[in-house]
Amino acid sequence: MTDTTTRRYARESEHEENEHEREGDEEVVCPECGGSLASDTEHGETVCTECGLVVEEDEIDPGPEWRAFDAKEKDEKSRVGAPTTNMMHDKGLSTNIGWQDKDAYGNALSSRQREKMQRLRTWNERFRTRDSKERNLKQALGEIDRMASALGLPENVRETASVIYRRALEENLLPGRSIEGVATAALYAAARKAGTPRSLDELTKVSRVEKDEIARTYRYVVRELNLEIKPADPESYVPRFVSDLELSEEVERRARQLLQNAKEQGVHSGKSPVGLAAAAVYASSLLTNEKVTQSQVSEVANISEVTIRNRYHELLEAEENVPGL
DNA sequence: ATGGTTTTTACTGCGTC
DNA sequence: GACGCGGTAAAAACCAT
Repeated sequence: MTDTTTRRYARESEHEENEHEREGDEEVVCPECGGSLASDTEHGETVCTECGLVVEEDEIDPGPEWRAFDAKEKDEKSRVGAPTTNMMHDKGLSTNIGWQDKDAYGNALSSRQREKMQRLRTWNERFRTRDSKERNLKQALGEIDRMASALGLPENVRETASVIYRRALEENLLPGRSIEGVATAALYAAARKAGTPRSLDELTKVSRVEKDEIARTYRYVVRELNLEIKPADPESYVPRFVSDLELSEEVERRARQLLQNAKEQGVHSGKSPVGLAAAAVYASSLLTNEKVTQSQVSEVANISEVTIRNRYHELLEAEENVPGL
């Protein structure tokens, strides 16, 4: 996927390739010659029928390879179980032995059976967390979960954080770094990726790790894993501030509007997105007569009043330059 | 390390309730 | 006189080089 070299089938083999050709349902055309594309499910590629350019490689056919004509048959043919989740250190795939001494029908077990089950439980637990990586993961994911709930981050963010952590582990980024540090960094990155950013300070509050270390680890992880994280969009902070200050929808709408045409005029470059968002909320509260004080906003946004003042002047100036208002 | 930029801190003056 | 707000200067933090 990361390999950007374009592969191309030799023209001579064009006929052969065309024989394999499936009915392509793609509307798209070849970026090079404009010819039509055909998806070759056998090779997992999308190929141009004109020039043979391989447009997509390593595709996965997500569908079942069997057909079922009714529910019963589907039951019989389907070989998959519960979805896996990255939030559990073993992706939820390992065996679990119930703690109740009951058999599958709910009947109590004989004492002999009970002993046996106890032994099995012991060993199963040992296997489940066998090597250091597994144990490492288990702990890290626990941390991520704890911090995420403390910050009120939704499940998909935790999932993303788990994936990032898992990758970091696989790439051997851990040695020399604390588990908590990397876990926090992963969560920070995930929150930003999901458009529900939390500030470094907020992370620091719930993490056992110093701010500096989080920042350092975060930069490291982002670089090593080539995570692409755009600078935070000021708008993504607005809803949180608005609700923390118990302001109306109208304020939120107006604040977004302010930010948007500020964006169009390129007012914000290098300025902290949080400051911009805070200023927008403040300005908006004035415009809609739902006054909050600067210090209140600065409180929930963790930004100084001075910054709010500076930004909100800029925002209002930008507003005046808009012809359509 | 360094220099440029942004944010924070601290302080002051003004108007209002 | 306390409070909200605006402005300023200097210090601190941040970032790329």
